[in-house]
Amino acid sequence: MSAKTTESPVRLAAETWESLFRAQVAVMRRLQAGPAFKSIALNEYDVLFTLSRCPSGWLRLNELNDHVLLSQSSLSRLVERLEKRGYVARMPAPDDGRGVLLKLTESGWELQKQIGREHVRDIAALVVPALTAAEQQELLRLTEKLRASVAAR
Amino acid sequence: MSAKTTESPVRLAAETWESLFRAQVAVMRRLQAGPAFKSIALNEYDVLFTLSRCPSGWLRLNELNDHVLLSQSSLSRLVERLEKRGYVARMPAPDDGRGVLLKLTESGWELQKQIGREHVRDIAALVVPALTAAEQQELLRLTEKLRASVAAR
DNA sequence: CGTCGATAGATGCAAATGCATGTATACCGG
DNA sequence: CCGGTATACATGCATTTGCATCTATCGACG
Repeated sequence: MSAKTTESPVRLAAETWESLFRAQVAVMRRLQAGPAFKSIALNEYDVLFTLSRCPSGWLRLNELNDHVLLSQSSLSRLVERLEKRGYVARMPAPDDGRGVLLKLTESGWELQKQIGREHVRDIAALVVPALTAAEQQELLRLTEKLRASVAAR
Repeated sequence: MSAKTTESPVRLAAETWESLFRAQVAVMRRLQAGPAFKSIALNEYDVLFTLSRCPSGWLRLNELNDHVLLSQSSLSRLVERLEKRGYVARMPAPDDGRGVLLKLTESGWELQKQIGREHVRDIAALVVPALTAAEQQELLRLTEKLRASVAAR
């Protein structure tokens, strides 16, 4: 039996997270260095991306906030910037007087698609040589399982 | 054959990265919210952690920079803050007049151990219920393979 | 040795971020 | 309906971050 299988559950969990985190740092470094993110920050693109994937087209600010690693106030101002640059539009939520709904403008769709294409290419260039298709599917399954479990509690 | 296995390699890679990234965001959100990170920011802890794992005790600033998701100038100032608070000490590199070597002070070791204990507990509380030991080992293997591949190019 | 391009790190400055708090609306118990 | 608490978002302010640039040293080459 290897040393790995005999170590404590707590230690294994910590090493797993550490490894996931370092992989994320390594990939993110490369992605941020690419030309796709000269015109827009990664967090900003992430917001455009999330809005582009939203079925109804409109998304509440607080739902967006669960998705992004930013404080509520930072997201509020990030969206303010995107609105000022003409990439997103706001609307008061019809069913909740406190809420704000967001959607992409035409210009926002354009930018998302353009950056998205480059971004996807950059990702593939890093991930495809690293892992087989089967490994990628397994990694996808495991990270989704982890995310779902963490989100649920 | 499922839809997953018929999709393009590029798309699979992008979805894999997306899932990894979202899992990281979800876990990180929880970790940052914990009491362990009231006294010190996560990036700052990460530096203390990395120094604590360094065999020789001393580490070059530029080596540290590969490990952390921060620009060179931000890391420079982060270390300056840690030094000001008495957690790390600097020394000019003996073999390179441009370089700086860092190590933990006694107080830095204390803090790292204390935060580290809480941090590991928090991690385990999120990861252990989410994935079996075998799944964690597989996730560890895949993320390490990805990290190594990305770092190599 | 002296020059030149490259690398390590520091610093001025503008922008982004988070914390604490403010304002407005929603929800709930009486 | 009224009062109290919770939620959604905005804003003042101090801290952190990144970009551009600066200084100093390194390494290669004539």
